[in-house]
Amino acid sequence: MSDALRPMARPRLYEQVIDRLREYVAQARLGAGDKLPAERDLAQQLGVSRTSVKQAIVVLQVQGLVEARHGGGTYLVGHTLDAEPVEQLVERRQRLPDVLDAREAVETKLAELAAQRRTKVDLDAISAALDHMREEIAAGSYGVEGDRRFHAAVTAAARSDILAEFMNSIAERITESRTESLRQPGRPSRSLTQHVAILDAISLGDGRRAATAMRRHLRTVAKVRLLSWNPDDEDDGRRDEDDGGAGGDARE
Amino acid sequence: MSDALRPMARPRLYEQVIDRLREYVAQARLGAGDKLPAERDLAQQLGVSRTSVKQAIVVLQVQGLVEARHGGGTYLVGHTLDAEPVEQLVERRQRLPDVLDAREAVETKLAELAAQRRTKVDLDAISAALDHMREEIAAGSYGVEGDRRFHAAVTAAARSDILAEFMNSIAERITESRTESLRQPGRPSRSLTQHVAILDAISLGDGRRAATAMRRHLRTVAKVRLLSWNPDDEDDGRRDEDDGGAGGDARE
DNA sequence: CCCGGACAAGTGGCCCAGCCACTACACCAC
DNA sequence: GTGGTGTAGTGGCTGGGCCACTTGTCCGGG
Repeated sequence: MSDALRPMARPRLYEQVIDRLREYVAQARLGAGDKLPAERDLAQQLGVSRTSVKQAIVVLQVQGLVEARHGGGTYLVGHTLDAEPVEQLVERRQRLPDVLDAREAVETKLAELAAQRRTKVDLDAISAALDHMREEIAAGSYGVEGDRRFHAAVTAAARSDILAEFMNSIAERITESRTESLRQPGRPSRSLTQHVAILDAISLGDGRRAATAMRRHLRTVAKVRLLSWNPDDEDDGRRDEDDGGAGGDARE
Repeated sequence: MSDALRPMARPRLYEQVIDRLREYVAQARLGAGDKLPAERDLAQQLGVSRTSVKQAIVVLQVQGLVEARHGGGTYLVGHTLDAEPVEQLVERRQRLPDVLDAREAVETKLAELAAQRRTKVDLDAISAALDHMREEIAAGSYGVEGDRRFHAAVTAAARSDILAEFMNSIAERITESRTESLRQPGRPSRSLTQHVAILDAISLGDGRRAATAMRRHLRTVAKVRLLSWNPDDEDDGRRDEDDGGAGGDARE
């Protein structure tokens, strides 16, 4: 095979620095939160300029492997500097309907968690979002912003970084459907009603009911969106049984 | 809400440069392979040092969005500088307990979708994974690989790129818990039994039952893991009601 | 005793000016 | 046409420097 004739690797200095840092972290038995040597020290010990060290650190930073505090040093985030495998497989597009499935999966869980973990502050925030949406609708608007705030507040109340980040990553695509959905006749007020139901369940600490209410809401939203594609479909609150989440008991 | 009191954003200069570059690429209608302005020019026009421009380019480089040829200029790889959402997800770290919540949220949905969309080929794949696990167990092994294959096969049958990518992004952390879980006495055979139940439901096209079975399975797994942390907790198959997924009707 | 301000050291953010290495391209000789 | 040469353009990397922020320490007022 002509494998030997593949393009020559032209390693950048900062890449070599990254490798060395990886090695160092492993050998030095550093763990999460541990402090890395100062940039100036690293530069001197590695025999490279501080700029190159900085470039390496910038890379590790955007990969979330390291955290640099201005004036406070650079710290390990995880127990290793190894990049996530996912990072390597890039370039793949998703079909749009996926968003709906994903949103139903994640947001019902978020509602359930929110019911279990919400604090007074969370409830106030959600309630404020509803007020905002109410005002928007009263003013003749669609209530897009209020809707966004509501879902954001619920997400915040669930206290799951990982799910919140996932929601964040599909936020843009959700926004597209949000506007389209709220443009439907009578939709804003209906969404508002459903929001209220979700808040009630969360307020009561009833995770199961919160999940159910959220699912019903999302199905409504989805249905609207589907309408503009294929006018069949029915099913709304009928088969919404419940979510399998743990019962209503609030956290400890 | 106390949203106003969240940590102040402390934007790094190179991040702002990246944003500007994104903007520029969009406005200038640049496409794949097009050449970016020279670093020196960018620095001057943006009013920042060349160092900062370089840091920005380094970031875009490791993200595979741009290619810098020593002495030959910097070129666009894709038609945009937007990072893939999954990639952004990975650029941050999450707490560990989140994984359990996330997995329950996503995998139950995957099971439901799999029941609705699975083809004969999918069922064969899942079945093969079970066979493999059975053999492993018979050979005295824990069945780790078979377990992995099973969940992978179910994920594949669900045909949701977005959820599959999400699973992929937390795959490593799942792996950690998998081994630990299967080390529990009697656990491999019990997991196998639960897998069979999941396959049955998927095979029947019963999304609801598939979701329920998957949830029960994940609760079992989670319980094991929790045991090594805090020896309280009970609840296994008791309150596992069912998932709110659509009924059993297979797609179309 | 505790709180809060002042101070100094440590450290990251950013910049400047410059040299080197490599690429691209035009030109020239064969 | 082929291949060498020269030159301008451009990225890679350096070293030094200034500024801003964080942290810890010390000290005086309450």
